[in-house]
Amino acid sequence: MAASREEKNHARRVVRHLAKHYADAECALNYDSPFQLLIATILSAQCTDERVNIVTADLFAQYPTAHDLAQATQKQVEKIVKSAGFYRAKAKNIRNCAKQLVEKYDGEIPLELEALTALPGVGRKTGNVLLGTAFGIPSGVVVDTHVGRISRRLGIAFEKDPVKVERELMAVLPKKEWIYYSHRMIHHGRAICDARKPLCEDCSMKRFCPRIGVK
DNA sequence: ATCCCGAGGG
DNA sequence: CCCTCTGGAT
Repeated sequence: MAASREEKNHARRVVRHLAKHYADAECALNYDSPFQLLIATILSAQCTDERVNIVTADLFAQYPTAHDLAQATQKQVEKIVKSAGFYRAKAKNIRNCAKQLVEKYDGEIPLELEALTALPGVGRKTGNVLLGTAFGIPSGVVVDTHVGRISRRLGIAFEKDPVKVERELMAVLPKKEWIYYSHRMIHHGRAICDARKPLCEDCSMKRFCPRIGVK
């Protein structure tokens, strides 16, 4: 479905305000390589970035590369990532991820979204984060809970399913804004547009936010 | 009780 | 479409 001129104008107005108020917003995850960003992003599911950074400080000190992590046992990894939640599944996924990277790509990160999402624990959100943030390739729009929630509150997206929200955003946002949009939305979500108690009075976009009564 | 930069399976 | 995985913070 094609986005109307009005929808695009509304979206661009939001983009301009985000650019002004969150000019230097960037990824809050700590990492020293694309591989580490991949692992940190997998660990970030249903977990704060702050908590992920605590976990990865230990994890990357012991297993800095795919080759290192591929050698670790399930128990060793579980112990380190436990506080990030979903720890059995996450430990299994990042270990298998490291193994597959070593086997298929000699420890390097493939640059195609399909190759990334074929890795265990890597979905569209993680794949888009990696290509966009580590390599500057806008393969799609990163849609996490913040991006979805705020895009809906602002009337830029309407669907609930993150994949559908991504399609809505791709239709209405200029491609070169895709990467920045998500980082800025995430910062806005933490600073102002909180899930539970949004600080609407302090929000720079309240004039054109149709939120009142919108989930 | 609800949410945090989700993904995979049924 | 739904459910489950899991701990920590508020």
